[in-house]
Amino acid sequence: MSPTEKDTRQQLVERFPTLAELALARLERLLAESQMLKVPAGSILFDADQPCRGFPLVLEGAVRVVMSAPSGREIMLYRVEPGQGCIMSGGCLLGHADYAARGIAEGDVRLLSVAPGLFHELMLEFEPFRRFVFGMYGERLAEVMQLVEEVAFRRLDERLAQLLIHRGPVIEATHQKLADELGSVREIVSRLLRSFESRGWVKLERERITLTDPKSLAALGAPA
Amino acid sequence: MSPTEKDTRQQLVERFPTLAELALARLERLLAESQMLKVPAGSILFDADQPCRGFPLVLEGAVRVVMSAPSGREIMLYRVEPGQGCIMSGGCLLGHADYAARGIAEGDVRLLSVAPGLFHELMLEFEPFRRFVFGMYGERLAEVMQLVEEVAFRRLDERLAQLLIHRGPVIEATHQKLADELGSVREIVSRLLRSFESRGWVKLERERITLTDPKSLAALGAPA
DNA sequence: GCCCGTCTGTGACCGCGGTTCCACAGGCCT
DNA sequence: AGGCCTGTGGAACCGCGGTCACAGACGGGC
Repeated sequence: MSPTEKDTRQQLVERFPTLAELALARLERLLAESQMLKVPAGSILFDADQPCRGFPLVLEGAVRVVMSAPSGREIMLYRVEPGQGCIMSGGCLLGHADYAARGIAEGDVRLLSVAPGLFHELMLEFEPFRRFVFGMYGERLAEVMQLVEEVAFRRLDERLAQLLIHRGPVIEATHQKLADELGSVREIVSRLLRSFESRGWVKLERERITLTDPKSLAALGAPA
Repeated sequence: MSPTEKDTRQQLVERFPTLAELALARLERLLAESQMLKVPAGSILFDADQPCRGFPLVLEGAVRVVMSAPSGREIMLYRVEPGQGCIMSGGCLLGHADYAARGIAEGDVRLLSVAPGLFHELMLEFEPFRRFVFGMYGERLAEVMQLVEEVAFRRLDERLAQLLIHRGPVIEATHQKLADELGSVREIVSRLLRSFESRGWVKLERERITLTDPKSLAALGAPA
């Protein structure tokens, strides 16, 4: 057993405690029949109207799942973090449907792509894995439903404030990236950020936003 | 066995072919431990921040699942038709979370509310039922994701045209109801409908919209 | 140093969709 | 008849968000 193999196994079980309960023999098969992929930042992992070729378990990095309009504008549906699986892939595998969105590597991503056959087998026979996948489904559905409400009813400055708060005290990203998360355009985000800055809520630098008054931002982001 | 009981069983198996495979003993328990509910049109079946008390299988009528804003405006996430189950309830039961939306009876609704314990049991032990629930999850997630894109990127006239086409050649509904599906307000829907009428695409009467030029509507609703 | 691509600031403009308010027609009730 | 309630028509107004165009600013490569 090579050191990297051992690391992979360890990392997998750490990130996905569910798999710790898996019988050793099957864990071996999981590792043998699945592909460990390393993809550089910005890669497109899957795209709309493509069939699904495996169920990805993210170990490092993250995957932005995004819908894009013909105009080129896009909006982020959710983000798959380490320790999570991409639920769209699950749906595609189970329903034999194609993807309806795009998955983009955010940062360098390491993931284990579980082959469709093995995925089905695990779903059939390994209850903890089912729970895991089901749980993900519930979370995602709730997230996306929440997103519908926000897009439909909340103003962009509120949603931007919320995003900034959520991303922590210092955000390293271009205005364009933020716009892509919100489903808006660069100019509007820039304009709003400027207005936040003029109110002393944030400090703006190139590719960096520092929150200086999180409370006011939060108040705007989550109004009574 | 009373005639109504027999009818119920028959109807249940017709609507949910999945359950036909269920062992007889368990079908008995399903009927015994679940509640057959009849609710009048407009009733609120569940609401946001409530715990879930059962997994509903819709036999007749339909359930509109809706998110509403503080302003009173609302938007429909999806509709649960006969032969379907409400997936939000599934998520709530499995994740022990509260509802995030509201369910409204559209037309008089007859549904079988499966008790949480039995629901869990079926999920654990009855594979066809699992497939059924999983399938619903996949569909709903795809629908709601599609909705996000539409709300974020498409104009209201396009979405209204699409809705009219989808609802068939004659729609019996108030403008307010249509607005509630789209996440808009009555005045805007009226305005758009009037513009459709002036173009000869629809005929407007009280609580009734007749499509006179579906092709043009469809072209607006699904632009290249 | 230089250039060039990326990121950001900014102003003018504009249209969709939302808000507000009122009028009026059709049922349905007493 | 009168009253009321719901559903719809219509107009004035307005602000958010999007589009377009362009000018700096910064940084990386040469």
